[in-house]
Amino acid sequence: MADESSPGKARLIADIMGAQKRLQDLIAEDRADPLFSSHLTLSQLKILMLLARHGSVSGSELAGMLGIGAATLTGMIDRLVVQDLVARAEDPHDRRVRRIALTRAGRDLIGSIFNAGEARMRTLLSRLSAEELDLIAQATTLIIKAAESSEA
Amino acid sequence: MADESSPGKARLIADIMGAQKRLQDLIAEDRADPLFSSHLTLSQLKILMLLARHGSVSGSELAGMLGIGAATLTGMIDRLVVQDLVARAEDPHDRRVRRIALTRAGRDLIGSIFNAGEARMRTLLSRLSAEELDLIAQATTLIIKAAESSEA
DNA sequence: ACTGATAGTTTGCCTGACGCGAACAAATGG
DNA sequence: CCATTTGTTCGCGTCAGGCAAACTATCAGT
Repeated sequence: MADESSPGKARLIADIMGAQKRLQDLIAEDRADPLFSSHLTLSQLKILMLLARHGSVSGSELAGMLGIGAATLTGMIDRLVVQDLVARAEDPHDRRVRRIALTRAGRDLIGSIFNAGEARMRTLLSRLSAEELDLIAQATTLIIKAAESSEA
Repeated sequence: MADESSPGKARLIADIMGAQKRLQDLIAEDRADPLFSSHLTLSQLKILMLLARHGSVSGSELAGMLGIGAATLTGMIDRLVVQDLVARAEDPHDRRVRRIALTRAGRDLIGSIFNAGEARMRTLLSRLSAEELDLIAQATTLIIKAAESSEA
Protein backbone atom coordinates (compact mmCIF):
# COMPACT_ATOMS: atom_id res chain seq x y z
CA MET A 1 0.00 0.00 0.00
CA ALA A 2 2.60 2.55 1.04
CA ASP A 3 6.35 2.53 1.36
CA GLU A 4 7.18 5.94 0.08
CA SER A 5 10.49 6.48 1.85
CA SER A 6 12.82 3.92 3.40
CA PRO A 7 11.54 0.36 3.72
CA GLY A 8 12.67 0.14 7.36
CA LYS A 9 10.25 2.82 8.45
CA ALA A 10 7.20 0.76 7.56
CA ARG A 11 8.38 -2.08 9.75
CA LEU A 12 9.21 0.23 12.64
CA ILE A 13 5.82 1.84 12.42
CA ALA A 14 4.13 -1.54 12.36
CA ASP A 15 6.05 -2.61 15.45
CA ILE A 16 5.13 0.56 17.30
CA MET A 17 1.47 0.33 16.35
CA GLY A 18 1.32 -3.26 17.52
CA ALA A 19 2.75 -2.33 20.88
CA GLN A 20 0.39 0.61 21.15
CA LYS A 21 -2.57 -1.64 20.49
CA ARG A 22 -1.51 -4.00 23.24
CA LEU A 23 -1.24 -1.12 25.69
CA GLN A 24 -4.68 0.12 24.72
CA ASP A 25 -6.12 -3.31 25.40
CA LEU A 26 -4.54 -3.32 28.83
CA ILE A 27 -5.89 0.02 29.98
CA ALA A 28 -9.24 -0.68 28.37
CA GLU A 29 -10.11 -2.76 31.42
CA ASP A 30 -9.26 0.11 33.72
CA ARG A 31 -11.36 2.44 31.63
CA ALA A 32 -14.35 0.13 31.59
CA ASP A 33 -14.57 -0.10 35.35
CA PRO A 34 -15.46 3.52 36.25
CA LEU A 35 -17.53 3.80 33.10
CA PHE A 36 -19.84 0.90 33.79
CA SER A 37 -20.08 1.39 37.54
CA SER A 38 -21.11 5.01 37.11
CA HIS A 39 -24.58 4.12 35.83
CA LEU A 40 -24.29 6.85 33.25
CA THR A 41 -26.04 6.89 29.90
CA LEU A 42 -24.06 7.42 26.74
CA SER A 43 -25.98 10.65 26.18
CA GLN A 44 -25.10 11.75 29.67
CA LEU A 45 -21.47 10.86 29.06
CA LYS A 46 -21.55 12.92 25.89
CA ILE A 47 -22.78 15.93 27.83
CA LEU A 48 -20.06 15.52 30.44
CA MET A 49 -17.42 15.24 27.73
CA LEU A 50 -18.66 18.36 26.00
CA LEU A 51 -18.63 20.25 29.28
CA ALA A 52 -15.13 18.97 30.04
CA ARG A 53 -13.95 20.29 26.71
CA HIS A 54 -15.82 23.60 26.54
CA GLY A 55 -16.01 24.49 30.20
CA SER A 56 -19.20 26.41 30.83
CA VAL A 57 -21.87 26.58 28.15
CA SER A 58 -25.44 27.82 27.90
CA GLY A 59 -28.36 25.47 27.49
CA SER A 60 -29.10 26.47 23.92
CA GLU A 61 -25.46 26.04 22.95
CA LEU A 62 -25.37 22.59 24.51
CA ALA A 63 -28.67 21.59 22.91
CA GLY A 64 -27.25 22.73 19.59
CA MET A 65 -24.12 20.61 20.02
CA LEU A 66 -26.21 17.58 20.89
CA GLY A 67 -28.77 18.15 18.16
CA ILE A 68 -31.73 18.02 20.53
CA GLY A 69 -34.41 20.45 21.61
CA ALA A 70 -34.24 22.72 24.60
CA ALA A 71 -37.02 20.90 26.39
CA THR A 72 -35.18 17.59 26.21
CA LEU A 73 -32.00 19.14 27.49
CA THR A 74 -33.71 20.50 30.58
CA GLY A 75 -34.66 17.02 31.70
CA MET A 76 -31.25 15.57 30.99
CA ILE A 77 -29.48 18.32 32.89
CA ASP A 78 -31.94 17.86 35.74
CA ARG A 79 -30.91 14.24 36.09
CA LEU A 80 -27.21 15.14 36.03
CA VAL A 81 -27.76 17.85 38.63
CA VAL A 82 -29.44 15.32 40.93
CA GLN A 83 -26.32 13.17 40.63
CA ASP A 84 -24.19 16.21 41.45
CA LEU A 85 -22.21 15.89 38.23
CA VAL A 86 -23.13 19.25 36.71
CA ALA A 87 -24.45 22.53 38.11
CA ARG A 88 -26.41 25.48 36.73
CA ALA A 89 -25.20 29.01 37.37
CA GLU A 90 -26.55 32.40 36.40
CA ASP A 91 -24.91 34.25 33.58
CA PRO A 92 -23.79 37.72 34.72
CA HIS A 93 -24.30 39.21 31.25
CA ASP A 94 -27.72 37.74 30.48
CA ARG A 95 -30.12 36.75 33.20
CA ARG A 96 -32.10 34.55 30.86
CA VAL A 97 -29.31 32.04 30.34
CA ARG A 98 -28.20 29.54 32.92
CA ARG A 99 -24.65 28.44 32.32
CA ILE A 100 -24.05 24.72 32.75
CA ALA A 101 -20.72 23.40 34.02
CA LEU A 102 -19.20 20.32 35.59
CA THR A 103 -19.05 20.05 39.34
CA ARG A 104 -15.97 18.80 41.09
CA ALA A 105 -17.45 15.28 41.14
CA GLY A 106 -18.22 15.49 37.44
CA ARG A 107 -14.69 16.52 36.61
CA ASP A 108 -13.32 13.69 38.72
CA LEU A 109 -15.56 11.15 37.04
CA ILE A 110 -14.60 12.22 33.53
CA GLY A 111 -10.98 12.28 34.56
CA SER A 112 -11.14 8.76 35.93
CA ILE A 113 -12.55 7.52 32.66
CA PHE A 114 -10.29 9.45 30.31
CA ASN A 115 -7.05 9.05 32.19
CA ALA A 116 -7.72 5.39 32.85
CA GLY A 117 -4.72 3.21 33.35
CA GLU A 118 -2.75 6.07 34.82
CA ALA A 119 -2.07 4.18 38.03
CA ARG A 120 -1.15 1.03 36.15
CA MET A 121 1.21 2.90 33.88
CA ARG A 122 2.81 4.65 36.81
CA THR A 123 3.64 1.50 38.73
CA LEU A 124 4.81 -0.03 35.50
CA LEU A 125 7.24 2.81 34.88
CA SER A 126 8.49 2.75 38.43
CA ARG A 127 9.96 -0.69 37.82
CA LEU A 128 12.24 0.57 35.05
CA SER A 129 15.72 1.98 35.45
CA ALA A 130 16.58 5.66 35.03
CA GLU A 131 18.26 4.94 31.71
CA GLU A 132 15.21 3.15 30.39
CA LEU A 133 12.94 5.93 31.59
CA ASP A 134 15.14 8.48 29.89
CA LEU A 135 14.76 6.64 26.61
CA ILE A 136 11.00 6.53 27.00
CA ALA A 137 10.88 10.19 27.91
CA GLN A 138 12.76 11.05 24.74
CA ALA A 139 10.37 8.96 22.70
CA THR A 140 7.24 10.55 24.16
CA THR A 141 8.73 13.99 23.64
CA LEU A 142 9.24 13.17 19.99
CA ILE A 143 5.64 12.02 19.62
CA ILE A 144 4.23 15.05 21.37
CA LYS A 145 6.27 17.39 19.19
CA ALA A 146 5.06 15.67 16.06
CA ALA A 147 1.47 15.82 17.30
CA GLU A 148 1.71 19.50 18.09
CA SER A 149 3.21 20.40 14.75
CA SER A 150 0.39 18.57 12.95
CA GLU A 151 -2.30 20.20 15.07
CA ALA A 152 -0.97 23.68 14.50
CA MET B 1 4.79 10.07 49.03
CA ALA B 2 7.35 8.10 47.03
CA ASP B 3 10.89 8.65 45.94
CA GLU B 4 12.39 5.36 46.89
CA SER B 5 15.24 5.17 44.44
CA SER B 6 16.92 7.93 42.48
CA PRO B 7 15.31 11.38 42.50
CA GLY B 8 15.61 11.71 38.72
CA LYS B 9 13.22 8.85 38.13
CA ALA B 10 10.30 10.69 39.67
CA ARG B 11 10.76 13.59 37.31
CA LEU B 12 11.13 11.34 34.28
CA ILE B 13 7.98 9.47 35.21
CA ALA B 14 6.11 12.74 35.67
CA ASP B 15 7.21 13.92 32.24
CA ILE B 16 6.18 10.67 30.62
CA MET B 17 2.79 10.65 32.33
CA GLY B 18 2.13 14.21 31.25
CA ALA B 19 2.86 13.35 27.66
CA GLN B 20 0.73 10.25 27.88
CA LYS B 21 -2.20 12.28 29.20
CA ARG B 22 -1.92 14.69 26.28
CA LEU B 23 -1.96 11.83 23.83
CA GLN B 24 -5.02 10.32 25.51
CA ASP B 25 -6.83 13.64 25.19
CA LEU B 26 -6.03 13.74 21.48
CA ILE B 27 -7.33 10.29 20.66
CA ALA B 28 -10.31 10.76 22.97
CA GLU B 29 -11.98 12.72 20.19
CA ASP B 30 -11.37 9.91 17.75
CA ARG B 31 -12.77 7.44 20.21
CA ALA B 32 -15.89 9.48 20.90
CA ASP B 33 -16.90 9.64 17.27
CA PRO B 34 -17.63 5.95 16.54
CA LEU B 35 -18.94 5.49 20.06
CA PHE B 36 -21.64 8.14 19.91
CA SER B 37 -22.59 7.61 16.29
CA SER B 38 -23.15 3.90 16.87
CA HIS B 39 -26.39 4.43 18.84
CA LEU B 40 -25.30 1.77 21.29
CA THR B 41 -26.33 1.54 24.90
CA LEU B 42 -23.72 1.23 27.59
CA SER B 43 -25.12 -2.20 28.44
CA GLN B 44 -24.83 -3.20 24.82
CA LEU B 45 -21.27 -1.92 24.72
CA LYS B 46 -20.51 -3.97 27.80
CA ILE B 47 -21.77 -7.09 26.07
CA LEU B 48 -19.69 -6.39 22.99
CA MET B 49 -16.61 -5.83 25.12
CA LEU B 50 -17.15 -9.08 26.99
CA LEU B 51 -17.57 -10.96 23.74
CA ALA B 52 -14.45 -9.32 22.33
CA ARG B 53 -12.51 -10.51 25.35
CA HIS B 54 -13.93 -13.98 25.80
CA GLY B 55 -14.75 -14.90 22.24
CA SER B 56 -17.78 -17.13 22.21
CA VAL B 57 -19.85 -17.60 25.37
CA SER B 58 -23.14 -19.19 26.27
CA GLY B 59 -26.15 -17.17 27.30
CA SER B 60 -26.07 -18.25 30.92
CA GLU B 61 -22.38 -17.43 31.18
CA LEU B 62 -22.96 -14.00 29.69
CA ALA B 63 -25.96 -13.34 31.92
CA GLY B 64 -23.81 -14.32 34.88
CA MET B 65 -21.06 -11.89 33.88
CA LEU B 66 -23.57 -9.09 33.50
CA GLY B 67 -25.48 -9.90 36.67
CA ILE B 68 -28.84 -10.09 34.93
CA GLY B 69 -31.42 -12.80 34.34
CA ALA B 70 -31.61 -15.05 31.33
CA ALA B 71 -34.89 -13.53 30.16
CA THR B 72 -33.38 -10.05 30.05
CA LEU B 73 -30.36 -11.25 28.15
CA THR B 74 -32.48 -12.81 25.41
CA GLY B 75 -34.00 -9.44 24.58
CA MET B 76 -30.68 -7.63 24.64
CA ILE B 77 -29.04 -10.18 22.37
CA ASP B 78 -32.06 -9.97 20.07
CA ARG B 79 -31.50 -6.27 19.63
CA LEU B 80 -27.79 -6.78 18.93
CA VAL B 81 -28.57 -9.53 16.42
CA VAL B 82 -30.91 -7.18 14.57
CA GLN B 83 -28.04 -4.71 14.30
CA ASP B 84 -25.82 -7.52 12.99
CA LEU B 85 -23.28 -7.00 15.77
CA VAL B 86 -23.53 -10.44 17.37
CA ALA B 87 -24.75 -13.82 16.19
CA ARG B 88 -26.07 -16.97 17.85
CA ALA B 89 -24.64 -20.35 16.90
CA GLU B 90 -25.41 -23.88 18.01
CA ASP B 91 -23.06 -25.53 20.45
CA PRO B 92 -21.84 -28.87 19.07
CA HIS B 93 -21.49 -30.38 22.54
CA ASP B 94 -24.82 -29.30 24.02
CA ARG B 95 -27.78 -28.61 21.82
CA ARG B 96 -29.51 -26.59 24.52
CA VAL B 97 -26.96 -23.79 24.54
CA ARG B 98 -26.63 -21.20 21.82
CA ARG B 99 -23.17 -19.72 21.78
CA ILE B 100 -23.07 -15.96 21.31
CA ALA B 101 -20.21 -14.30 19.43
CA LEU B 102 -19.36 -11.07 17.66
CA THR B 103 -20.01 -10.79 13.98
CA ARG B 104 -17.49 -9.24 11.66
CA ALA B 105 -19.30 -5.90 11.97
CA GLY B 106 -19.30 -6.19 15.76
CA ARG B 107 -15.57 -6.85 15.84
CA ASP B 108 -14.97 -3.89 13.56
CA LEU B 109 -17.08 -1.59 15.71
CA ILE B 110 -15.34 -2.57 18.94
CA GLY B 111 -12.01 -2.27 17.20
CA SER B 112 -12.79 1.21 15.93
CA ILE B 113 -13.63 2.31 19.46
CA PHE B 114 -10.78 0.59 21.27
CA ASN B 115 -8.06 1.27 18.77
CA ALA B 116 -9.20 4.82 18.25
CA GLY B 117 -6.59 7.23 17.06
CA GLU B 118 -4.78 4.52 15.20
CA ALA B 119 -4.97 6.40 11.92
CA ARG B 120 -3.91 9.63 13.59
CA MET B 121 -0.96 7.95 15.25
CA ARG B 122 0.08 6.29 12.03
CA THR B 123 0.24 9.49 10.01
CA LEU B 124 1.98 11.12 12.92
CA LEU B 125 4.68 8.47 12.99
CA SER B 126 5.13 8.58 9.23
CA ARG B 127 6.43 12.11 9.56
CA LEU B 128 9.33 11.05 11.74
CA SER B 129 12.75 9.89 10.59
CA ALA B 130 13.94 6.30 10.78
CA GLU B 131 16.25 7.17 13.67
CA GLU B 132 13.42 8.74 15.64
CA LEU B 133 11.17 5.78 14.93
CA ASP B 134 13.86 3.42 16.10
CA LEU B 135 14.06 5.26 19.39
CA ILE B 136 10.29 5.08 19.83
CA ALA B 137 10.25 1.41 18.93
CA GLN B 138 12.83 0.72 21.61
CA ALA B 139 10.78 2.65 24.15
CA THR B 140 7.54 0.83 23.38
CA THR B 141 9.34 -2.50 23.53
CA LEU B 142 10.55 -1.61 27.01
CA ILE B 143 7.06 -0.72 28.16
CA ILE B 144 5.52 -3.87 26.73
CA LYS B 145 8.14 -6.04 28.39
CA ALA B 146 7.51 -4.37 31.72
CA ALA B 147 3.77 -4.80 31.29
CA GLU B 148 4.09 -8.46 30.41
CA SER B 149 6.35 -9.23 33.33
CA SER B 150 3.88 -7.62 35.72
CA GLU B 151 0.91 -9.45 34.22
CA ALA B 152 2.64 -12.82 34.43
C1' DA C 1 -42.37 52.44 26.98
C1' DC C 2 -43.76 48.98 23.83
C1' DT C 3 -42.82 45.01 21.25
C1' DG C 4 -40.64 41.11 19.16
C1' DA C 5 -37.20 37.78 19.85
C1' DT C 6 -34.66 34.65 22.87
C1' DA C 7 -33.65 31.30 27.01
C1' DG C 8 -35.26 28.13 29.81
C1' DT C 9 -38.87 25.49 32.19
C1' DT C 10 -43.03 22.88 32.65
C1' DT C 11 -46.54 19.83 30.91
C1' DG C 12 -48.35 16.02 28.41
C1' DC C 13 -47.40 12.33 25.49
C1' DC C 14 -44.82 8.78 23.01
C1' DT C 15 -41.01 5.39 22.08
C1' DG C 16 -37.38 2.15 23.26
C1' DA C 17 -34.18 -0.23 26.35
C1' DC C 18 -33.92 -2.96 30.58
C1' DG C 19 -35.37 -5.48 34.27
C1' DC C 20 -38.19 -9.15 36.46
C1' DG C 21 -41.06 -13.61 37.33
C1' DA C 22 -43.67 -17.24 35.42
C1' DA C 23 -44.61 -20.49 32.12
C1' DC C 24 -42.81 -23.32 28.54
C1' DA C 25 -40.03 -26.41 25.09
C1' DA C 26 -35.90 -28.84 24.29
C1' DA C 27 -32.03 -31.19 25.52
C1' DT C 28 -28.99 -33.24 29.00
C1' DG C 29 -27.55 -36.60 32.39
C1' DG C 30 -28.43 -39.49 35.63
C1' DC D 1 -38.00 -42.07 33.30
C1' DC D 2 -37.16 -37.85 35.77
C1' DA D 3 -34.84 -33.83 37.73
C1' DT D 4 -32.02 -30.21 35.91
C1' DT D 5 -30.30 -26.90 32.85
C1' DT D 6 -30.73 -23.64 28.81
C1' DG D 7 -32.98 -20.57 26.36
C1' DT D 8 -37.30 -18.36 24.74
C1' DT D 9 -41.79 -16.10 25.13
C1' DC D 10 -45.23 -13.43 27.64
C1' DG D 11 -46.96 -9.90 30.56
C1' DC D 12 -45.69 -6.23 33.33
C1' DG D 13 -43.25 -2.41 35.23
C1' DT D 14 -39.55 1.47 35.34
C1' DC D 15 -36.62 4.94 33.48
C1' DA D 16 -34.16 7.80 29.93
C1' DG D 17 -34.95 10.56 25.92
C1' DG D 18 -37.41 12.69 22.45
C1' DC D 19 -40.96 16.15 20.86
C1' DA D 20 -44.52 20.13 20.58
C1' DA D 21 -46.96 23.52 22.96
C1' DA D 22 -47.71 26.77 26.44
C1' DC D 23 -45.63 29.84 29.74
C1' DT D 24 -42.28 33.10 32.30
C1' DA D 25 -38.48 35.99 32.39
C1' DT D 26 -35.32 38.68 30.17
C1' DC D 27 -33.14 41.19 26.50
C1' DA D 28 -32.75 44.42 22.67
C1' DG D 29 -34.34 47.42 19.30
C1' DT D 30 -37.30 51.09 18.10
